[in-house]
Amino acid sequence: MFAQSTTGVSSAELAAWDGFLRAHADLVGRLDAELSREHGLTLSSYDVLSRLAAAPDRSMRMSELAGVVILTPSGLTRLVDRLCRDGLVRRRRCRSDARGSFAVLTDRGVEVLGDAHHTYLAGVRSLFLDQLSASDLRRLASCWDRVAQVS
Amino acid sequence: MFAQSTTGVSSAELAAWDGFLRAHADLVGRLDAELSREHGLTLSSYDVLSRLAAAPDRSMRMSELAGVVILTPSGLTRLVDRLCRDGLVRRRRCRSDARGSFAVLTDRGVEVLGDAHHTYLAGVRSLFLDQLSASDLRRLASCWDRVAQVS
DNA sequence: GAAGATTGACCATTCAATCTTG
DNA sequence: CAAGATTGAATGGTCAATCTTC
Repeated sequence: MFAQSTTGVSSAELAAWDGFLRAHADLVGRLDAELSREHGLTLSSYDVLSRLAAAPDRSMRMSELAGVVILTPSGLTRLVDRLCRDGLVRRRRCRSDARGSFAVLTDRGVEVLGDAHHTYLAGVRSLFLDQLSASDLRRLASCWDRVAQVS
Repeated sequence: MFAQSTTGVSSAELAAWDGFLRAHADLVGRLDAELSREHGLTLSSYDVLSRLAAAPDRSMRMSELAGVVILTPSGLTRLVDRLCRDGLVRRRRCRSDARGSFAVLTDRGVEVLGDAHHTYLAGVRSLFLDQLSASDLRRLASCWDRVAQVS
């Protein structure tokens, strides 16, 4: 993205920024295509399911889930609707706070996630991790830390 | 994204990958919001306009444009439709090949892009470039190079 | 009145099919 | 028939408004 025009960015800066955008589109595009072809899941679905799998009782409050996943609350509601329709998740009311709602991973969800997990990991590994050294990875993580906490 | 589950990724790897996804969502979200609030442009629109601005005659073939921008051909057709509707771009037929179509940046397009350019650059700089050292940027660019050319 | 969650209306994007010209 | 471009149908997401409960 974003040809270097008359002002401002050096070509080194451009390579870092532009490459970031392209690499993201490329990697996410490939992973998403593979997940969806082989398991009928999008990357967002995978994200939600894997969060639930790691949570106690395989369940999380919608609001909590919305906080960790890359989606707005309404986007999450819609996605969980679809996952419920497909039998991978179900909803449960919250005892202590009647406004609250839980999403719970079903057995079928565990199963599908288990399959998808391998595809996902293999993809992340071959497309991303395997191309980078341990030192690269440390450096990347440190960059994301700094970028994340701007005001 | 993507809680570490029972298998496969070390926490260092996770920090690099997961941070990548989150940083992207965060940065692109902010830039997009700012561009759209202040200039009525999305990041994709900005991308297309700035490519055209840098091209000879401020014009490019649709197919060529689709090749450099982060959009499918049909996505580009749709976006150029909107940009035409807004008077920032117009279409032109291709002399030598009647199948072809050009997108041309209008004077109004140049003007709007000129304004948006400052917002965009300031955003990329403050959110991303300013947080990173020259050595970080070189390293990032080198990572993107390697990641990009996997089969 | 604020927080949690959802809903209605809408938007940007994609895939597959199509049309036209080479 | 292949390449360039567009279109119809469908998807996945957002924002603003809403409903319910605290």
